[in-house]
Amino acid sequence: MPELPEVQTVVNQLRPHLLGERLKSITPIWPKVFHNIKNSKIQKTMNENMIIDVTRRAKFIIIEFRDNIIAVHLRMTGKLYIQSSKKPLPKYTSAYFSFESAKVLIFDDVRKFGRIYFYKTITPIDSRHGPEPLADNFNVDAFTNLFKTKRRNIKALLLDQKVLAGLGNIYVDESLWASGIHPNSISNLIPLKKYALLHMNIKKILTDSIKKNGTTIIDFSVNGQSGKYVNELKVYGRKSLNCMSCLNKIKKIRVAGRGTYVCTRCQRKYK
DNA sequence: AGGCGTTCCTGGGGGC
DNA sequence: TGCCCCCAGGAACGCC
Repeated sequence: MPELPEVQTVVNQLRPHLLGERLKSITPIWPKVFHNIKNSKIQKTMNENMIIDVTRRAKFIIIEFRDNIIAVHLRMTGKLYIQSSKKPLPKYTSAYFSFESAKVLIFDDVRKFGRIYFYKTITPIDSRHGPEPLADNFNVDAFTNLFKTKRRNIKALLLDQKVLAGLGNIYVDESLWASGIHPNSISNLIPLKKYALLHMNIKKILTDSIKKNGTTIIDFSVNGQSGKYVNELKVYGRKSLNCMSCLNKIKKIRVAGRGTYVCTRCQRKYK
């Protein structure tokens, strides 16, 4: 599923193709694809249609114009890629962006959960998200303060985008396994040493995954490559297989409503 | 406040 | 082979 590294990978792939492009129109195929705007209004509101940057905030792809931003959230199955205007639209196209250069940006989404947002600035997105885990100023103290002061299930907290932005089910399980913390631990009972470890592991795992173009299989038409971090997963998806650290069998349980992979020998429950 | 269930969606897998 | 049911989960929302 697209989490921070996968969204960053999409941004890295698209950015060079989109910088300087001038947006002509966005055509919705799935009627609900626009979250907060009528299609006709987008063209009318935009004084300046040239893309000046493509970035990421949380799990949003931010397409920046002089006076507006368009944000895309891929949710579960969304894909965003450039395609030749001569090719027919893919079966599950939710919307497509047309540019003056005749390039076409496809928003492909089997399960139709993905949405397109339109704002004056990034502030509405910023204000409902926690800090970026890879930001330089996101140090151990900032991290610990965020979690030690609350009394909540650690996995639920890590998944909560208002607390910390960008993590999803895969990277939460991987980070907790690497840190020896059971996902059903209560946040204020986890010792400081473990928070230091968790902080380091989150940064390391996300950074490593971005280097490998993420985990999700992403079939970009620009280069046809898929995410290689799938080969690095230590616990996610390894039900009944041996733990890579202690050879205990990995269990699949349910935590915070999500399928959760855990080694009950390596991961201590602070409760 | 926070945990939990529901909703949105479709493809894929298990069971029979 | 076919059919039904359940599962996958990011985020918003309602309820208790």
